[in-house]
Amino acid sequence: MPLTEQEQIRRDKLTKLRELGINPYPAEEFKLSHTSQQIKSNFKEGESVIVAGRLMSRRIQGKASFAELQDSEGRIQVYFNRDEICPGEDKSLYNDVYKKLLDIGDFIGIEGELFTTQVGEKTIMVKTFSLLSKALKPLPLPKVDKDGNEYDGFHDPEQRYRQRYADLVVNPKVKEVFVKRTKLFNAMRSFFNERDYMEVETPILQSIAGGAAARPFVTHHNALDIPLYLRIANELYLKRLIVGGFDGIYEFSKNFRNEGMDRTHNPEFTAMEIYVSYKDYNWMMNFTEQLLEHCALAVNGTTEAQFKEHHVDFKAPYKRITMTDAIKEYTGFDITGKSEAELREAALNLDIEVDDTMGKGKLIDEIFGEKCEPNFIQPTFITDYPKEMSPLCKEHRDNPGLTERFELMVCGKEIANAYSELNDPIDQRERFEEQLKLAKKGDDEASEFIDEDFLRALEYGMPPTSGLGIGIDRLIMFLTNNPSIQEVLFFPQMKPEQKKVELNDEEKEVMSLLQKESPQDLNKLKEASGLSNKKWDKTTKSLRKKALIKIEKTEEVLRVSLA
RNA sequence: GAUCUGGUAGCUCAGUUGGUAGAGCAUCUCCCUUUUAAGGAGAGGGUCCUGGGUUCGAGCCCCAGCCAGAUCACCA
Repeated sequence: MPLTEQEQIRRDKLTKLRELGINPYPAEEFKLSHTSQQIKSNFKEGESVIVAGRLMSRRIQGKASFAELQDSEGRIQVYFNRDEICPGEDKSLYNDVYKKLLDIGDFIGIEGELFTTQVGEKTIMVKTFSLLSKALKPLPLPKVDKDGNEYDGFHDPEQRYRQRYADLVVNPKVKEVFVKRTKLFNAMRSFFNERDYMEVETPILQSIAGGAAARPFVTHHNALDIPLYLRIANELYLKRLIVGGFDGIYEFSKNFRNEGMDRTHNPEFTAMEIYVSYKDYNWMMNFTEQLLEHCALAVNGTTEAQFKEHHVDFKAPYKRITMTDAIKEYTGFDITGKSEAELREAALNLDIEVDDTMGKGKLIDEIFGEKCEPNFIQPTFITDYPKEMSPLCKEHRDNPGLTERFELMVCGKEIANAYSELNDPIDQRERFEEQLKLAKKGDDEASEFIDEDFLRALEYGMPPTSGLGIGIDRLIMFLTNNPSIQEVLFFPQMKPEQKKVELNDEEKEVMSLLQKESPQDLNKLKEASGLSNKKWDKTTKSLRKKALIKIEKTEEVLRVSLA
């Protein structure tokens, strides 16, 4: 890629700096005395300070200049005065180095004294400064006026996600989201650690991807020559550890699901799962509302949160309603004791699309998802899910058709899921086999494998246990009022940027022929291109190397197609 | 996967009926010693996402594709 004019100018400045004996990328530690925030919150007129950061704006007025320095905590105004920086005859440090060779985006360190300008701005009078790192590419440069209006904002989502580093530099609100994200992790950890639950790590590469119904990513282990899957959930491993004798364990797990991407789904996402022995899902509901209240407070300083048009309060306790009652409330239909055929008919009457692969559980889930879910704006526990759709959950103590499961809904979306964990190994095997049947019937959400090792663990005995999973990305979306998951991930998955490839005339000719029709018979294409044998060979080899065309041999014919 | 919207200077965006590609900020040159979206004067900077097509002529119209966003579908 050729350099833009501005990039070339900055490279020229780099050379000039070196000619002046200034290293644009010095190695030495630069010792700081203050951050911008410390100066502003504890301002002492006349105090000497040493700070460092990026130069983010400059207002040069002849022999004096104001600039803004941005460090990790914000911006502070600095004042460069020619005669302060250059007390002697030689004014080149100001006239040349500062005015001409520095650019917006450069990291500099300054030593100076605090003062307040006539306009009342807390400012550092620069005594000496040094270049710490030169920026060769101009940053986007949003500006904010005194009323807080933004101009030239860097808002294009594609560029912001692809160049998150630039996004973070120029959009302070983006940084805030990620600071809150980390606060959420810290709040959860301390909540668990205070209760002596232990953080653990379990495998990401698994030979059976279990614990949830989702399509996994597959990879291959060369030395063992076996397929391995990236985990879709960590549930089954955490339960093995409960079998092993831990009372309470949790893990923040990156999970991977090879499914569609949209504003609420990224191929890799973060879940937190916790398992506590001798507890049931009722205990877990209390625990969950305490946890979320604690987290909301730690992140936002209040239990209240605004999400789009919804005002949500995470203050415990939360409303609880069984799935049966929820469906009764919003559809008037009572699912209790109904057969599959009756449920299918009810769904049809409610204008819900159904098909023959759907079993009882799936049908109920559809009715609930369609008619009830959107109504739960304030945090609400939905309890007692049908057995068929909860293969890892204990049968309900009062009703064998249900399970001891709850989900927590906020703004019509699920953010947590919890069970009284199934610990009867024989029941568990039957449920897995049931899933297997569903998978064969065509339900692609149902699991196709039985994790025999997990069953063996259960056979050694697992204490009664309650487990909870929380979608961290979704939770932080709610706590920061971001309707898009990409806004709460540093580096959301994007299609790779395609490098533009330079083609010569022959290559262009072949490509344009192929763009009219692809695939084509190789010999006909060669004839149409009018290239000599040698040129043809060279051209197609080059295009294949650049991965623009494919050549396939089928029977006796060679076919060329666009890659 | 479907539909809609968008892709033009480093950034944010205009671009008329199809007729020499524009503005603000940024950059460069000059003036300016307490400014703050600093100001004033001047200059440079473009693969108009890519490839075809229609046309005397395409940023604009047509076709195909790429990338992104939104909505819907699917999926937890």
